[in-house]
Amino acid sequence: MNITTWNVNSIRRRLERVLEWVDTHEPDVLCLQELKCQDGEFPIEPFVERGYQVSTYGQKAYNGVAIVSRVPHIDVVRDFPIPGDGQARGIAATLLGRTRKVRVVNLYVVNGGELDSDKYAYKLQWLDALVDWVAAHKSAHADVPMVVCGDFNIAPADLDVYDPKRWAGQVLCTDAERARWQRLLDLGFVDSWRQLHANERTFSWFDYRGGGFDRNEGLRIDHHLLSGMQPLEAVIDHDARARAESSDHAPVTVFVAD
DNA sequence: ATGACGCACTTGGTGCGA
Repeated sequence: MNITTWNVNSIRRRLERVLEWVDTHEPDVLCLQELKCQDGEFPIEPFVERGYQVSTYGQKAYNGVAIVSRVPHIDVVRDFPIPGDGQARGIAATLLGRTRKVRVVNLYVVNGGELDSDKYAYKLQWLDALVDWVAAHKSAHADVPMVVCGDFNIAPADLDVYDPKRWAGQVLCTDAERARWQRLLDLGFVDSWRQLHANERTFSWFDYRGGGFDRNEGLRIDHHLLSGMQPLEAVIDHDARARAESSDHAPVTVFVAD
């Protein structure tokens, strides 16, 4: 089974790009972030025509997450880890694989704005709530392997940053964010891509501005955390990021045993 | 320090992203 996470930066604006990627790669599971639309505006039909089941959790203009899968999924949960905050950033479901189930948690972590902003304070609060929520969710689904994936808006280490000196102490790279990332790992998860590519400096996000992609100036902030199963392979698809009218994030895929 | 690029939206400048 393969599971892709992709911040698409508006599903309506990106629909053609996403569909051509689906037709080429035929993913089993697609976890999307930054839908930037309400549930009724998500273009479900082209995915259903291709044999996919779609569960969305959207809101107007901002945020929004979805699970799209050709393996059936059940037991969908939305609105976590801070219920009622009006920000659609979390959706989870159980994938019914060929020989086993997998619980998938799809996240769009708070960006955080500037260091001295309310947004950054909320990001840390949100991450604290996430650690507690994942711990409880893992206990509640203890019989099933779990993947927590999405746009974490955290570069876990300097190896995930094109210019660590420039980014030192900046939002996405602060010690406080990285400590919360570590607390997630300490719940019993491994960073799939890093486990398979121990010393590789490769990025999943490249700024639209300043020709970031062409300069290979980016960050690795889109991740799959695995518990109870091993990653067989992990791929960051830079070809998708290189396309005209692409998202600023590349799709990231992890392969696990069916 | 600023802007650069792209997106949504009470569509024209503003907020937001990372």
